Amino acid sequence: MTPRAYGQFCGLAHALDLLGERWTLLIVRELILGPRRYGELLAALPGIGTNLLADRLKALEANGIVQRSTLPPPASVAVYELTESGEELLPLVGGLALWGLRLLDEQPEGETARASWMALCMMAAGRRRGWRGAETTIAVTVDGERLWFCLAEDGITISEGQPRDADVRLTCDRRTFLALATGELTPDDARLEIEGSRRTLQRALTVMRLTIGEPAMHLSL
Amino acid sequence: MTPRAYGQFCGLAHALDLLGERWTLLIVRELILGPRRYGELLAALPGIGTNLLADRLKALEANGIVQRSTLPPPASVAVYELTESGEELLPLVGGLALWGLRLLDEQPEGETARASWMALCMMAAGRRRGWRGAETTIAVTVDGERLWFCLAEDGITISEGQPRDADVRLTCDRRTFLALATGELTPDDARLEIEGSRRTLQRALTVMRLTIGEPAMHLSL
DNA sequence: CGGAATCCTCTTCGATACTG
DNA sequence: CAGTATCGAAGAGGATTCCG
Repeated sequence: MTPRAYGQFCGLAHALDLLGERWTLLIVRELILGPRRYGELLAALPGIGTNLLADRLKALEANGIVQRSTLPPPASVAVYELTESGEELLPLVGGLALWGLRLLDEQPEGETARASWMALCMMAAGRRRGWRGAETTIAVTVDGERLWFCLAEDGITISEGQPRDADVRLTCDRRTFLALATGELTPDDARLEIEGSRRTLQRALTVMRLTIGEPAMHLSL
Repeated sequence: MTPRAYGQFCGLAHALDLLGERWTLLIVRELILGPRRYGELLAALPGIGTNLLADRLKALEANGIVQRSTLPPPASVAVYELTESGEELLPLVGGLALWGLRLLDEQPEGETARASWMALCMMAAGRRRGWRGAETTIAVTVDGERLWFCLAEDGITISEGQPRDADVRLTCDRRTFLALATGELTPDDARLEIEGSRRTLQRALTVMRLTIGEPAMHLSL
């Protein structure tokens, strides 16, 4: 099943046997946001090629990191989702994303960008710093992409779609969202579409603030 | 430089552009233990092939993750070592190693094994749990491989070679070391070559205990 | 001898076309 | 919509050779 394994009795080598091939961790990244259909994954991963996606999903399923399931009727469509082992990758994927973010140049220049990729980094940054206070839900719509954060003392989560009840709702374009995430822009000095408390949004953004292309903030385990 | 980049403005995708190719993170794993010569890396990574190692090292150097330096005279040999960015990968490499370890079968069956790979996992496990108390140095010699742990309140480190002054010295073979690491064996019930306090060794092994091939201990960020 | 560059074969990737 | 089949191009792995 793994024709090109490292053949080392080592946790890292084994992790890389399971996750180290091209695209695999990006598939996991997409599934962190929730169950996904085959076609959605294909669209979210420009350049992957359908055979590769099929191969990777098969391998991930065989290794117990991803499972296929069928959404309850009336949807009744097949989706892929993370298993428990797969969910445990969240802090590692988040940590890698933060590490890579600081080494990233500011300029996309031809690169595709998605709010959910930024949001994943924001979640990871927020988990590092920790949220103190009442559970807070923040819904954002960025260039039509809808997702929401839930900040609580026992962790920050992120999902696609719309929450039942949001404390704050933010609508903007991707540039503005990035500027808010990096702290370049604050909810106050911009005329943004915000429903709810700008203060609450500000607090959340501070906890989840990203640093892009900057030397080094100290990483602790 | 990276002809096969993901082209996504995403921290994770960028991290994988820098680290995601085959062998790259295993090279980082080796360098976590200290600076290494080209030939040592070649020997520590069975199967890599000399051109691949040269390519990877060049890419890692170009990306500021690894740097070449020359050991002070009289050694005066060229070695590769991690930069600050490279050092920051330690918790991530450790986390991946622990994740992979639990999905690893007990059986090596033809796989090569090294005490230092186990030791890296032990360090990561120990950092999760944390060490309370006085700084403690433990030297181990496993099938001739010498390395040592330094357990302190602000983190656990591991190096190859011999410490100036060890609180405990342990000498055994790899099987015994693995059994001690997993808690299958304790310093008391084995007749081992131990210099120093068995109690201290026991405390350290408890903090750094590994679980191999077991369902799931809760991972926190 | 340590530190690579070269050559050659095999596998994997990525894109397109095709099928249940 | 959810994959499988096919094929040229790029990457991996091994041996050998070159350089200092």
